[in-house]
Amino acid sequence: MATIGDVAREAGVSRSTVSSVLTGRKFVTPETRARIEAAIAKLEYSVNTGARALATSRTMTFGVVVRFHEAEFSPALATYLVAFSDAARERGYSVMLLTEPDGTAAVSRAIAGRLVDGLILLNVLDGDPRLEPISRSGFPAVLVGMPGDTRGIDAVDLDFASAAIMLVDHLADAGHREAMFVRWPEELYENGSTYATRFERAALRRAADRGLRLVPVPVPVGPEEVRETLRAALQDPANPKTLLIHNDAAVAMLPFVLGDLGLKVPADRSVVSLHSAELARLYVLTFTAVESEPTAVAEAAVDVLCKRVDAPQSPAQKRLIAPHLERKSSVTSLA
Amino acid sequence: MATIGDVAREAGVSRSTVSSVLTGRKFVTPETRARIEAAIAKLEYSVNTGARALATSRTMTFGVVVRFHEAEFSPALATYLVAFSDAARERGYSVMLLTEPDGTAAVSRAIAGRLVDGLILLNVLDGDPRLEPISRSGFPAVLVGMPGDTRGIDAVDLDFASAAIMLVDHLADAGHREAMFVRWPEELYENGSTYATRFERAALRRAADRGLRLVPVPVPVGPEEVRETLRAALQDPANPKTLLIHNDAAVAMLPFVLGDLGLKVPADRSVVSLHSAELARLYVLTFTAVESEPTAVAEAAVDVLCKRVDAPQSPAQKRLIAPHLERKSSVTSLA
DNA sequence: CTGAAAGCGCTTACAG
DNA sequence: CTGAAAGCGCTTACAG
Repeated sequence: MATIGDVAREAGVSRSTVSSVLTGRKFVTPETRARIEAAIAKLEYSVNTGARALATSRTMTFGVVVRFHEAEFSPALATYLVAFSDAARERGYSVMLLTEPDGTAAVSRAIAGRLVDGLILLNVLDGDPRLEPISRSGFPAVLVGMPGDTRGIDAVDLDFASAAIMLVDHLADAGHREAMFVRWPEELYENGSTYATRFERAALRRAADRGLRLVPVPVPVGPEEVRETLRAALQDPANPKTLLIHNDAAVAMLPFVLGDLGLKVPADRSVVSLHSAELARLYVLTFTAVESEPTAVAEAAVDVLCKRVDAPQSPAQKRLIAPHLERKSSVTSLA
Repeated sequence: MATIGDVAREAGVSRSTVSSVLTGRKFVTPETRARIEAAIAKLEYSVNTGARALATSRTMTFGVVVRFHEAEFSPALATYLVAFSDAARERGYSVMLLTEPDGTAAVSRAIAGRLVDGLILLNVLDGDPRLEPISRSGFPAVLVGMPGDTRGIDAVDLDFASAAIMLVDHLADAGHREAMFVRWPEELYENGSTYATRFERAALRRAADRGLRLVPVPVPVGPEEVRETLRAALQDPANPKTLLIHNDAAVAMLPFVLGDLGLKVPADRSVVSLHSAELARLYVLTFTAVESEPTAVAEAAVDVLCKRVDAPQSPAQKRLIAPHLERKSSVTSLA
């Protein structure tokens, strides 16, 4: 493998001049630049990323910290990972995958080993233990999620409150006065899952304002349980015939249950939901829904993180991504 | 951040002695080792990965090259990525995500920039252009997929042929004499998707041996198209009432269509399928199926790649992972 | 068993 | 505008 010294010799210049054209930080006369570029092409030279990292103390890579929560359901995870990688590459960064049963160790190790220039934390909870080593070290990081206390760390997320409002409004506008609120497992709210809670609060409040009565339907974990819970809820004649869903597993299962019970949408039931974009690739999604915008979230997170790396002292940012309502004919008009 | 020099000073030894305990490559007396370890703990020292990489010319990271194919459907991708990361970490490696619309550039860049010690290529096709830069450079890599010509590169994959045989046998054993063979989009076979083709060949051959007549049902891309194709196939009275499915999108959609048509499994239709494990997390999977074993595949790939890095000249390996039949009561016994 | 020295491949002030 | 030198933080023969 050719080194910068080989290129310098081939072009008849010094190594620092080659470095100047590599980094683009200094002016080099067009003639010598051309000679150097020819040498680079001839030798198929390419800069050694590690050596550059050592010299600049910039690795030009970000770490993406992922952790699975049992109670969750993430067919969209791959979409997010690819979105992060693409967004990072556009800014010259690579992406390292940091998985670990205990996410805290992964975080500390990445920081201590200077493996990466910054961290992207997926799926951040209220009181998430991974925040501690970050805020203590002041290491550049961005949370995807919006805990009540971000501990001075940058954070980016979909605006779940506004998503809830859009969906409630959509139902209220169509004249609905009551709806089942199909929710995540209770443990998710208790664990401090910030998106679940933010959606819930905004939904309840807006529903009260708009005169929409919400009947909570908590859904436990596990496909079998989801199916049974939905079946029972749909069959109970006391329950509203309208569904507001914030639970991807329930969204995925609902069509099965509707099929079992011979129910049609929107004739028999009206449905709106918040679900990840990946679900829409799995089947014909016939429910009016708010998409979760993985690309926009990833780009915002990478943008915030790049700025943080360049300006470590600037004040922490919080960025909420506006959701987008995807209308399908899954809601009967009662107006 | 403390360096190895700080530790050496604190412990009153030379940097090379510290390095010896760090790498474990040399014997150090217990006493001085203890002093050094105390110094490391006190200073919260941790080795700088990049500097070590430069000195050893080992980055201790693998690149995972992912590419999306339009005709495919990968809710399981995240499962694979996490599995690779976990398997790599167990052997001291990190995992870098290499995404790119044009996967070839990503591969060449990673090799040239010595970003990684080895490459894991997902979703490898027959005649995959990404193989060229790898086999030309002799860079350590492992293919996940089994193209007819691996070009001397290590390869690992689920044994799709044996999966097909298990499923055909399962049907034949239950006395079935004919079945619809619900397939991937035709373009996938033409593109050289090796798993589609390997499954197909083995299925056809085994079916012939076992006296099972197979009626091919190609399924186009897109949820709407999948739904319509399945509906038409299920409604056609000329078609067998037994389904052998190798198409995740069709597996995902099938319950919807069955629901639409009011068909029950196994009363009205018998179903066996090969599908990714992730699908089983999405809903109650009631079909007898062969799981695609992401963890086993990932571990095998990482194992092969580690061996390759340590012994670049050893002969190329091909490893097929035995699939595992998951029996559910989705097949009527006609025997 | 421990240490001094060279080297990994870059970048970056600093002279000229 | 170009080059010589030092340095980034490690590891690894090589002496002792």
